[in-house]
Amino acid sequence: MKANLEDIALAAGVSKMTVSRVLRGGTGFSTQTRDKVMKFAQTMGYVPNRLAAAFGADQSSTLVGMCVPRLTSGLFSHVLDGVDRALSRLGYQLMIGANNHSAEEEEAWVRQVIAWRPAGVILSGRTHTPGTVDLLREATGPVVEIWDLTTSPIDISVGFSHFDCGAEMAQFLLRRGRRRAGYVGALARADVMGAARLEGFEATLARAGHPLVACEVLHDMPGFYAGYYGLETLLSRQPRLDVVYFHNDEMAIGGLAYAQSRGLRVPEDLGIAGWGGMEAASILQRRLTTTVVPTTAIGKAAAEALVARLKGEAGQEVTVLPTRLEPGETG
Amino acid sequence: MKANLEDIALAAGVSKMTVSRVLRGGTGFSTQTRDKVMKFAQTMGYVPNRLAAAFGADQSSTLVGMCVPRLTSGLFSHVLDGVDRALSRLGYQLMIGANNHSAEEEEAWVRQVIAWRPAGVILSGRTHTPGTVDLLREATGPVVEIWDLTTSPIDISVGFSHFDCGAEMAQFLLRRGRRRAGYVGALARADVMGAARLEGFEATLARAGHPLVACEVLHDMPGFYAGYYGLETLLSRQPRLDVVYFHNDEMAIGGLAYAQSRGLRVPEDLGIAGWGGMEAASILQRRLTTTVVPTTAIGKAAAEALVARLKGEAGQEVTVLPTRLEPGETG
DNA sequence: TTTTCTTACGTTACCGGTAAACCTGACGCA
DNA sequence: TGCGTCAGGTTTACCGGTAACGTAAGAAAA
Repeated sequence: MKANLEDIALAAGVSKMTVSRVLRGGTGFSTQTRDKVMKFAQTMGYVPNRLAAAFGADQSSTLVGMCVPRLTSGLFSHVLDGVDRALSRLGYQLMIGANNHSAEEEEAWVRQVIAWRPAGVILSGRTHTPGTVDLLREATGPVVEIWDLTTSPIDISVGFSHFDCGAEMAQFLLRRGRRRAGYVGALARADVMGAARLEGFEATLARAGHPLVACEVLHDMPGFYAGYYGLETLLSRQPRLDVVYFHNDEMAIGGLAYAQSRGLRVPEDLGIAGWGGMEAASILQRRLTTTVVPTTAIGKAAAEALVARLKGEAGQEVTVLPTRLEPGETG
Repeated sequence: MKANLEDIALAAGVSKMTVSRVLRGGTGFSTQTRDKVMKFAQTMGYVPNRLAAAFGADQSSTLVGMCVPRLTSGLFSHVLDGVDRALSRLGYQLMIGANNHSAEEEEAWVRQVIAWRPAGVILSGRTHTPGTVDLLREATGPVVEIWDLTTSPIDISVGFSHFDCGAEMAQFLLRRGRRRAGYVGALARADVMGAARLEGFEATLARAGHPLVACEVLHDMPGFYAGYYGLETLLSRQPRLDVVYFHNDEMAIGGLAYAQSRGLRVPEDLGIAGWGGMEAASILQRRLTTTVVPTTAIGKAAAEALVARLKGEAGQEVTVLPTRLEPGETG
């Protein structure tokens, strides 16, 4: 029903192979032949079959798989966007999946996706099941781990250090005179990267002699409500805090709302710091103190590193992209 | 290097076909044979080649293509999430793309994606180039158009009416006593659906005898800043407004920030209404007056309609999902 | 006893491209 | 004249599955 190479070859009076070469812009045919083939391909509405091409030429396809923790994350949607823009410009197609912060779901996704023999795979985070690692090592294509830096990546790593984000924020808050800090997190057990920020935060505070006073890590999804109720819980347990560091900006904004509802002045009575650099955070009455993460840049760099590796160019194993602490007015 | 059906067949002393049947859970083999094959498949680390399967069995693959206007849209990321959850549960893989609100980019994407012979395609919106429609009509799989209802869909349509959203908001604001309404939009020329909301809004106001007083449609991306500066421009041109309807919630929040920076009381001096139902909007000091859109539900319904069609079940051509006007405290 | 049915496989052909090897005639050149 | 060379092709053999069909052996039915 749909025209294939052979149909065009028949119509143009040449062989399949010649049509294939013409359509891929190769060499070894005359201008007349090219024009004739092109004309028939056009009029017959030829649509190449990449399934056949990728399968036949055994070299892997132009498919790239990417797995993110959640598709609804504002930050990751920018990463996705960066990846997609870079890849589609180069003729690659993106297959996505979400693992809901679960290494097991990630393994299941990897198993599905490598069955399509993708040219490469992009994963988020550095914690994977042994099965995932095995699967990816046997798959021939490049593997890029983004978001969190890995000391020993499976293959390529693009991101930044969550530990350092937490440490830097702690230093900043200490410089601003904060001495009794709390933390409100989410996704207990599931989110390794949030935990790394907390570790960096806590370690730095402790070294400075002003250890973390209270910590509340919810099992919820990290959203506005979790921030709101998380701060409520934290303050009910330990009212004497002068600053609270949140898992991310959404939660920090939730916390801000709670503080205001309680009549607390921010930042005078209570400092609030977030993480991530959501767009919304910068338009609040008082700009949120936060760490801005290079989301789109990470996506772009990951895609480019992947393609560079595919083309045989030797790229860096680990690419560090800088985060930026945005002082804001709430910390 | 990687084990295939034949390797397993050789190892287990049966034919390729038997291995294929066992692994796909078919019939026509003994328990002993099954166990033996399964054992070898396991130990040899067999990963099926879906490329070959989809190609060989000419029936289309388990790939589903989906194109959204922007990957960074908060609303669409929920739609994507709904689609992905529904599809991955049923064993389908999602290929995504973004068209940047351009029908031409959409056509280019469709051309790329149908080369993979996907089982089906999901598009956002109802405006497509003739080329897109031709390509999709020739492709055999189901085509689902989401987000905006189409009177005559290419195939299946899941969404709601943007015109009605605008009309309903106009009615609501009129009931609240608003008489001099303005509008701030974005993506002039590119966004048909925002334009439909404006039409519904404008038509309803006009019929009630209180026509739209001022309208500012920026060429920017619809974000916080566009809302902020859009309202500034609108008010500089026409200060005597008692309510402003925004393209979406992000812009409305930007507008809210501008109004507050100007010392305007909301809603007393100026009403603000948005559209979309972003999570962030519900945690503001005053809940935003907006229309909540069933994002995840649309994604889920689209995926299910697509799969139902693939399985030959006769589904509805057009599925309407209800939006909900959230009165809030700013309108 | 013969026929038919069923189970449990094996064989064959094919999907639509691509790489690699192989042709062929024209032309240049020693 | 003979040879190499090159443009401009063609032929062949796959890639790894799956559908469709074939078949041998034993069980059940006539």
